[in-house]
Amino acid sequence: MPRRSAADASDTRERILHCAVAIAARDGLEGVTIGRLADDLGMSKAGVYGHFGSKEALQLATFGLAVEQFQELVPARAAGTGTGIERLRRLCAAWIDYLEQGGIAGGGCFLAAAAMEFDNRPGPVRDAVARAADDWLAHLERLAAAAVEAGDLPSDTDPAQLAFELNGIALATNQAIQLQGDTAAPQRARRAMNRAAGAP
Amino acid sequence: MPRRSAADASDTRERILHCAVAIAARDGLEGVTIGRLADDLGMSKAGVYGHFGSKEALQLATFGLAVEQFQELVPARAAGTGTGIERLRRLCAAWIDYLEQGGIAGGGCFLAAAAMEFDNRPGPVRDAVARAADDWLAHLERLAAAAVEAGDLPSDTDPAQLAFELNGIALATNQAIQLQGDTAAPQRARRAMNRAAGAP
DNA sequence: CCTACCGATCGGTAGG
DNA sequence: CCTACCGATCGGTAGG
Repeated sequence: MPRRSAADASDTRERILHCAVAIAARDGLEGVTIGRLADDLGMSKAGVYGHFGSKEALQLATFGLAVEQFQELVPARAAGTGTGIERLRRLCAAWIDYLEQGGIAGGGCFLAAAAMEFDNRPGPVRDAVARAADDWLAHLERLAAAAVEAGDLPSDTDPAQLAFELNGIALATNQAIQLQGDTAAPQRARRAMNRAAGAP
Repeated sequence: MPRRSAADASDTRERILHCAVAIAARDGLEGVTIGRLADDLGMSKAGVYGHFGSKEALQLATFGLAVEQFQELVPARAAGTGTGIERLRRLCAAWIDYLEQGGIAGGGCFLAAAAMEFDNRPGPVRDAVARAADDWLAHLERLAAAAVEAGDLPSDTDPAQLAFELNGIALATNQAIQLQGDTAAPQRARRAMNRAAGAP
């Protein structure tokens, strides 16, 4: 049996990526350097580098893992048997909890940070970030549309407009928590989301 | 008369900072390097560096100029004789126009980007960014409170909550424009702001 | 997965 | 405001 099996290599790759997500959460995807990862993990730079082949591939894999973690922390927690407005409200509650707990590795919302960091840098990373943001807004919009169809929201509700407004509330909440340390932000977010989603 | 007067030096400093704002608008404040500035301006690195004495001082001065430019592009354009809700609405309109035109140097809202970049990096730059964000939210809150006092908004309106929600709409608009190239975002923003600020 | 490199660039300094 | 440096770090490569 070889000392370094394919499974070992895959484990190492996962260890590298978890470390990369933690670094990127605090310092951005550009803060994830090969040397820093090697240092944190007690590996050589070439050992880290070999798992990816380029900085860009490392960034893409790091972003991909962060998106997976977001999906486990927010949509997965709100999944279930609810219908209509109930599902949307549970998703919003999980979303605010995620922000209140500091997002990923205490660095706030990873997707929002990556969007800001790459929105002016054309390339595959920017494309992946834009796709993830599109997917998330589309998911919100589907839940909003289902709530309208179920009769839980006024029939003249624009699902895309509601998704846009909910996203804005989350971005403001993330900024208030991460930059201002504003502990009242989650409660403001709940009020704002309830109002946007047609609370009585 | 000396070839290099104090006024010449001051002009050079301003030239450096305008270039730095343009770089930072696209690539973030960490993207502003002494070498890149020297290259873009046809100067030596030491010539650039000498005007500031540290990277941090350069970042602070760059952020300060960006804040000045924001104030000229948004609050200054909305200043005037309006009262109550009229002043708040003019400010929001100027704000959306600013975002629609790409913010500063096409890079979007500089303050929002700097907030994301530095919210996890303690130090004087983070402090300056947090203060600017606080000041802006306080300004919005004052206009909202004045609109309530003038009887233009319901008396149970929470000015801080409204400022929070308007900020969120702007952040969502900035993301939609910069990341998604969503040309419908400004119109969504106007609808959302009108609804948040109690349009009939 | 390692050692040992490469050229480029970083922030910053010496000395003029 | 310049030339000419400094040590550190960057992404990436050669060769094993």
